[in-house]
Amino acid sequence: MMTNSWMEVISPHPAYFPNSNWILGEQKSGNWTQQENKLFENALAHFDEDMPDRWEKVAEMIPGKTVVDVMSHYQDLEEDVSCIEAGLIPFPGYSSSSFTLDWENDHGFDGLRQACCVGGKRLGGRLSDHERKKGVPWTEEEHKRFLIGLKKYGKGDWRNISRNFVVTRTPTQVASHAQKYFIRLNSGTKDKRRASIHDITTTSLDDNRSPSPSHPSVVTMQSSSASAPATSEFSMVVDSKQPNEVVSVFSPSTNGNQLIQPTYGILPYGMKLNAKNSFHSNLNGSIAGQNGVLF
DNA sequence: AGACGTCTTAGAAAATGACT
DNA sequence: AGTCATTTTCTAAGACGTCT
Repeated sequence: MMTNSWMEVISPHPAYFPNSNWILGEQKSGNWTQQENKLFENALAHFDEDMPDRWEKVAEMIPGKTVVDVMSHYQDLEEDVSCIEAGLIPFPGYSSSSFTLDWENDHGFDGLRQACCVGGKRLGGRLSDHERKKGVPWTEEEHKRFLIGLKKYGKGDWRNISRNFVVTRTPTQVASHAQKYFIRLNSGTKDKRRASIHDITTTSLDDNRSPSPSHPSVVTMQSSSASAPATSEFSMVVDSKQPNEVVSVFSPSTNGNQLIQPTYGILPYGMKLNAKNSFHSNLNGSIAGQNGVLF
């Protein structure tokens, strides 16, 4: 059962899952060769944004790259494209074809043209009205991750919420979303309101977690590693609709539920979860399962 | 038409770095 | 360590597009 001790936070412990590629932390992708970029392009063209486990599949197509790497690389490219569009930097050598522009049109860049930043400051003037891109609606999943991040970091720390929870949104986007969320939350009249994603609150998020394996759900895994605390036990918040995606990992064995991995991620290839599984990790990257776990 | 959601922007506050 | 300048981040307000 999830408690409200989310504020007790310790640093992520990548050592717990040294070979896992689903832990999203601060690590940045390494240098990308031209060949890797080409593979990346091909993978993105092959697996569109609606494809379940898209990033996992993309990572599989690029030897040596993890899910974290490709997601991070994608984010970097979003920023590059924004700057290129604004005419602030020369067209990079990354793409010598029409790929970048086609990619933008075909892969959901609409609305992602945020204020182009150099050193965090917007450099370009405002777009003319007809250039304004329509907004990209927040998905329920993004909103729930936003709420989890909000619980952990509190109101105002949009940077960390963006960085660690809603990796698909910039801090500015998170802040804007939060602004309207709190307005909605504080507006008293609940009658005659249209249904809104903002009706999903931190409270309803908690309610959804139990007792039934709802969305997301919590499973427990225990560490049998000698290098870890003897009673290491983790609770993993998983998306029951996409059971191989992990929202967060907690350690409830000390000081209540400590959030040890405050990020969203995807389980290693071949490993699947459901809300009733429990796990033992040998901390060597493999996770032995119980209750018919596949890996 | 009005509600809603996303994006944009200006200004304020906080953080960081350079210099003495 | 203190001061100042610069950079980064956040807040608030509102423009704009979409939906009911």
